[in-house]
Amino acid sequence: MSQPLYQVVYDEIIKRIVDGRYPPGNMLPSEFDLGAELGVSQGTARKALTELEKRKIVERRQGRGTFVTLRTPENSMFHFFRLRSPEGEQVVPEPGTEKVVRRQSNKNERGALFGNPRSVFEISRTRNFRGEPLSQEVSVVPTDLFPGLPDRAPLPNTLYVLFQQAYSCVIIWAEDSLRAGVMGKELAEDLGVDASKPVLVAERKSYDLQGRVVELRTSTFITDNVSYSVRMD
Amino acid sequence: MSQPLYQVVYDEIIKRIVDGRYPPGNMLPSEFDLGAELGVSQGTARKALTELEKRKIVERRQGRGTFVTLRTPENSMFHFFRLRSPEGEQVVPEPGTEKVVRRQSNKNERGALFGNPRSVFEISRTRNFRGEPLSQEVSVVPTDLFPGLPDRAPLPNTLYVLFQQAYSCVIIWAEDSLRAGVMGKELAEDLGVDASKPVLVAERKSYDLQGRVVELRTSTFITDNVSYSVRMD
DNA sequence: TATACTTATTCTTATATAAGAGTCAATATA
DNA sequence: TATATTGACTCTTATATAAGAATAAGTATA
Repeated sequence: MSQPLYQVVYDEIIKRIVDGRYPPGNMLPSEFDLGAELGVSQGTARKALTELEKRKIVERRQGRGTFVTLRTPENSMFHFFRLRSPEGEQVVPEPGTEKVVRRQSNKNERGALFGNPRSVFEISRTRNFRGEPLSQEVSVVPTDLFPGLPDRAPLPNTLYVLFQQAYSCVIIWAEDSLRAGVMGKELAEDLGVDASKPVLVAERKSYDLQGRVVELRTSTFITDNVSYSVRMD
Repeated sequence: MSQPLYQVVYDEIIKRIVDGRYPPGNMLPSEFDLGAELGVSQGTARKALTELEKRKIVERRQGRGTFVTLRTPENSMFHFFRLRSPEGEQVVPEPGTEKVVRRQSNKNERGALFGNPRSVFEISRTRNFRGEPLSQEVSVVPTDLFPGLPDRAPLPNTLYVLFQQAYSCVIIWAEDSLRAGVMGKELAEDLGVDASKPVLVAERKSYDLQGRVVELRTSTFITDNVSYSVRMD
């Protein structure tokens, strides 16, 4: 056997989520039905679902069913926004300014993003926390994947919810590269703080269900009142 | 049923690792033997082992066996030291200075560390990367848990290996809180760099197999040539 | 309205078979 | 004779299936 049966089932379910047969938030067929349909036992279908659950692609509830994970503002925040207050609570930022422009990609962006796009949208946003300036975030995405994005302004607080609901693009994982830096003059004016302020800079690559890099994001955080929390296990 | 059978098996194996019956690096009994001994099927023993593997408490290799995870310099680095070079490679730092002192704990340390210790060891170390100063790390641990620690200088590059091998204390997870800051005068002299340099400050709590907080660590990184990498999935 | 019943789901456990990996002796080869 | 090479054997974990238990929600009933 070249490939385990449950792996075949896993791939088939992914395919069905991607092509819209199992839309986000909807219930999948039961383990028995899925097994019957694909000609495997309930246990094998179950094993595939366990793998999907591990990657947070589906959610299961005993007695209820298995559901395609729906990106909500809550779980998107919890999963991809790692700032915590000094008391250890999840930080829920308040929206600040927002600007969306279409422009040509630079060489770096073209090389990193899926499809090597020449044209990208740049989404720049500032956020506040407890009335103080907190961060600037600049997201770059291919225009191909997100047609009409600028028309949707003002954008929701969590982009990934929009990506999933309006564009069937499901972000399942991301990688941040963190560095210390100084605010810089331009950004300091935007946020109304001192230009020499030390800041935490996070460069992110976001990957969707099909393994495509669909977003590059550079976030600049003022960590006076928050910290970026990382759990290693 | 109050508790699944596999959970009972899980707890029993943890107990045996903690009390030394299954020492780090050693092979566990096979799934069949484990099941037979505890009066469950191979599959149930297997389910428990799967959970242990998920938390990196054991490692399994088909055809070989299941082994209690041994903290090696390699996997300790890989798992708990998240600096990457610009090319994306794991950073292996070179050791710099080292100092271990015994002192009274402060209120914060006493409250956070296991056993509310009055006496702690403070381990201060600097590290370099490609000949340039990279970081300072200050670890604070209860003297109770690590008797004779200062006599073991020079300490190995990775503390967690020592903790496991010499003190049977297995770190299985840790949490970092990251902030941007400035180097400061004292540390700048230590590392021989400019005092106004922006730095990445990581405050860590380390947890062992029994859920105890056994170490508080404050790391100060110069991120000119490295970045702190975080994967969210 | 409260309670029992029904139905549909995932969860737990058990068993059988497949596949990976080392050991060791028999065999071929220089 | 010394040294590879092969192959059988036995250990291990991995995969697949099936049956019953637990859970949740709706439905009938007193």
